[in-house]
Amino acid sequence: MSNKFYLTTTLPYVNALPHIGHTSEFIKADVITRYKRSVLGKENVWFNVGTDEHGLKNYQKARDLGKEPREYVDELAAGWKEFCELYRINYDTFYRTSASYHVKPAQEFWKRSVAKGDVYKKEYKGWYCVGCEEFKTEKEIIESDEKGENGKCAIHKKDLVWTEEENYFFRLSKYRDELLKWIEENPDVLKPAKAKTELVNWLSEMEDISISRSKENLGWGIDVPGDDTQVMYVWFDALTNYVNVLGFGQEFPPKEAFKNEEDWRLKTQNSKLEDWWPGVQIFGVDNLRFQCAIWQGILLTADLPQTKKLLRNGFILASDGTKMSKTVGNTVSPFDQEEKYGAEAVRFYLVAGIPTYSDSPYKEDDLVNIYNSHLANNFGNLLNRVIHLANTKEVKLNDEDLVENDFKEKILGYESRLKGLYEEYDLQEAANLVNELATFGNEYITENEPWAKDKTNEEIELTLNNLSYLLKTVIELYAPIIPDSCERAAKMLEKREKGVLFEKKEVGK
RNA sequence: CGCGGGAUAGAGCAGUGGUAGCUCGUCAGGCUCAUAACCUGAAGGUCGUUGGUUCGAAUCCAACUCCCGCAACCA
Repeated sequence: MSNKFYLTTTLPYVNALPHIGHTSEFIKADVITRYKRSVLGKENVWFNVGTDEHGLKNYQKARDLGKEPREYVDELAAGWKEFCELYRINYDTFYRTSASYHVKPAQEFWKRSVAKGDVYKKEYKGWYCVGCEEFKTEKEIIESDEKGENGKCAIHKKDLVWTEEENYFFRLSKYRDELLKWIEENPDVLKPAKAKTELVNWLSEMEDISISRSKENLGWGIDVPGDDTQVMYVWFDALTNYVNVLGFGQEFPPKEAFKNEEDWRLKTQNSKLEDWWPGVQIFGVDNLRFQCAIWQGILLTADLPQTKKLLRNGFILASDGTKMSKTVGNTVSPFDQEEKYGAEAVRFYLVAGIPTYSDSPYKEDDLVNIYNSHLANNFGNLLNRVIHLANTKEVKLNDEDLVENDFKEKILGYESRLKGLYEEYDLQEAANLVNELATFGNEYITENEPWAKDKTNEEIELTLNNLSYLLKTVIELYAPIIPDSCERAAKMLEKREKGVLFEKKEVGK
């Protein structure tokens, strides 16, 4: 059995800069893969992110800005990479669907689907909305004249375009029963479990989907094999990235998607697609249909196994509990938050302060409170107490042989529970349990009073050694969430250097 | 009767039949090694409403009320 672990985020559509929802998804993905690396080793973990760059919306946005699509998506992709740097998103591959390496494998999916008899041609005539990238039925059109013409899309309130074209369709309905059976037999695949009803509804109603567009209307996409008048519909090409990056439909995984050649070698030598896939996917609430229904059908047409685990991230809501919206103006900018509080505080809040799989409001007050109480007051302060006392009393620290058995067992108990939570991707619970462990450290030091005058040096040394052992565990298990601080904490403990690990934060500063 | 999620302490959430919990916040006491931190304790909830099943309901059933999402930017 493969001990390799693959996780991918959903490729965001690059028509804007990242918002706080992307931030949450990317951070959770990063936390999971950092944890996995600590257990399985760097070479056995593959973390994919990237950008979805085709489609009419990008094409038109570029044109509006007077740019070539290529130029436009290059700029945006660069912005997303900077965003990853800013938030310490330690991805292995950054996959771009407009890159040349994407063409061949995406077309390979198409060919396989054709070979299976899952692709057919159908004529389409109707009013097309660019915003939805969909043809609209009468019901979905508003403000049309007496002839039923020149209406607008009920959703986008934009003029519709009369379009007559022949498109290719994917026989998704063929896989309805198979997918329903799959989700019934593997209820653990989808997290949280409460999302299952919604998915079953989607699957039950699943119909064939259009998977191509006329090149006349849209030149920005991947050519349909054997028909140079059509390009693939953006969703069909984009979804395939999850396995294309691993080497599907080509000789090797694309080197260009890696940070450097060395990483490429490390991840790709001595391993095949089958070692990595099926993997884990994380996605937002609104992507359930695409990731859990359409993509799963595409996998079936290509004879690939279903995704191993589907993690449906909760939505980050505005502080009043409503959905964030640029129009309403209640969005939270990750760039702004980073500037105010720093990447690690935001990371910590999004993981420890917000339920991992439910919708929850984003409140700066809560961010500041949880950062101050869990990190500064509890963990950081304990670290400082221990180092300070050890230095003052001139006793040993970090000597594992001196740790009491009972104490060690207690810590190992925490550690094993914590690993269980990480393995189940229960990130908020994991973060809170590390906090509990740090709290236990503070209780323990209070009880044993290594500062009291009547304590012998042996007693003090024992207490502080137990605590340095506890701190080592705290550092290790917080590391996936707040990597930089933990690296610093480990050094401080090792070198017995006092210092303020976490500066207190204030709202708005 | 479109579909789905939700309503539990000031806030954010756990809790799917057996004495209401967690984190943050608030208040009081203790300690003083430490980042005015830490430790202990307390206050605060008729678990949306009404009815039902049950020895027993936050939990199961029915009806109702309210909020949110399924529509744009968008995970």
